[in-house]
Amino acid sequence: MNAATKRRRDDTGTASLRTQAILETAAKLICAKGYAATGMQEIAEACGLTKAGLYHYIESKENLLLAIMSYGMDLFEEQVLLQVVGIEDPVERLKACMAKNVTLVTRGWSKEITIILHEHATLTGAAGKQINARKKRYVRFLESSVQEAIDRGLVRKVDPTVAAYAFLGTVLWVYKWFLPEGKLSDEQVADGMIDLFFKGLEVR
Amino acid sequence: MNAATKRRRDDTGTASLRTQAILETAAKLICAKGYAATGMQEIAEACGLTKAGLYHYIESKENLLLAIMSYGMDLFEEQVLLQVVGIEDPVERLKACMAKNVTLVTRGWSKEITIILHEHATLTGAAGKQINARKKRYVRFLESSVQEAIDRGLVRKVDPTVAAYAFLGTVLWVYKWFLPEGKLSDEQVADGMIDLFFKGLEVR
DNA sequence: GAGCTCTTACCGACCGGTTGGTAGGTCACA
DNA sequence: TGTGACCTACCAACCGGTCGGTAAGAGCTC
Repeated sequence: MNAATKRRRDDTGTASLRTQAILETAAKLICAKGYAATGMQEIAEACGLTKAGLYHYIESKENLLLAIMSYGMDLFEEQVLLQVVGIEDPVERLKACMAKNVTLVTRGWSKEITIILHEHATLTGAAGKQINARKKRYVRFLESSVQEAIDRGLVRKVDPTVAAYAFLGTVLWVYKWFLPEGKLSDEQVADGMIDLFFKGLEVR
Repeated sequence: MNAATKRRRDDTGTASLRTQAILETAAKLICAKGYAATGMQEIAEACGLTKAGLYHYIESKENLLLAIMSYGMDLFEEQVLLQVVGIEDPVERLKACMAKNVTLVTRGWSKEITIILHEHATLTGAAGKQINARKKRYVRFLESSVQEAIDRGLVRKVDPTVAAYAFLGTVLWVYKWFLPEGKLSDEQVADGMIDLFFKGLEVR
């Protein structure tokens, strides 16, 4: 009796469910060690598969990374963007967006987000373009929200592009230093950053 | 006549000069491809050496990265920290610091800085601790400058730690998106960010 | 200035191990 | 009788690193 017969098959389980699990396991490893430093063998073993078995589900290493990042972008859009696009007041919209974004990064639920942030130049060619386009949409959303706030006289006049990237830097850099067991809670960080950033935008 | 005899020896040139050149060449490659994805062979060839020849100058790959990062930290401390520590007014000190820091990142002179920012978790053990300690000193410098500004009544009361990390995020995230040929000049970015960040700190 | 030694700066060849990826087979289940 | 799931065995290329060797110069002695 070999490993194949010992291991329980996932019978009726949809194939995509298994693929999802593989993505999550791979994400955990890649998040911890970096894309280039993580071997396919390692990922396969963590999934309870051989390397060849893993390749039954994925096409290539690069494709695996793309799948992880795409899933991460889905997650981000669902947990951040979709939650705030409906808010009518552009300032409140941006504030809510910052809060959601900070907690998305601090709560380590989604290793995929960290991977997207860290491996920002790893994917090249068509795959890279695909992810970049989705990121760009977020930047544009921020820029236009800032512009809207300016037009409505809700905030003073600033460069929307600089504001958008300052917003992003403030919020996303968090992944490099935040520790859940540190002296600052994620709410404190989020509140503090919202206070800092939006006090700088107020009309006097 | 083989490659060895054809190649000119660096006779009287100090050994450290050659090492310096190797560090710079290696930094360029690692900056472009990432530490894990850059091979020693590749670095050696870019230096006009064989791999064994390269190992005449360095101890190991990890050590090479440490040397690059240490040099980057030297550069940073010399071009940013040393230029501003003497400024008496803490707000002016922080403003100057932000300006210097932005231009250090935007002007691609120093690939070493980008490597320090990107490979923030690559070095482990004693080497990692060494670099981390120097980074930590910068955070503390920012925190205490903010605290000093608060104590003197120059800015409103905020959490110095959150302010320091917001400062860093704003300034350092730049390495992920800034392009010299983009629509924003580095001065525009620096000025815009200083305006945004410090307007958020002013006393009302 | 010939002869000697010591040092620096490298090179070609090689090490054990790992890389991403694949061909071809086996097995359970429908 | 498929078909999807998964395996063993294997590939060429590459990994970081080391080995013994060597050409060229520096410094000293006689």
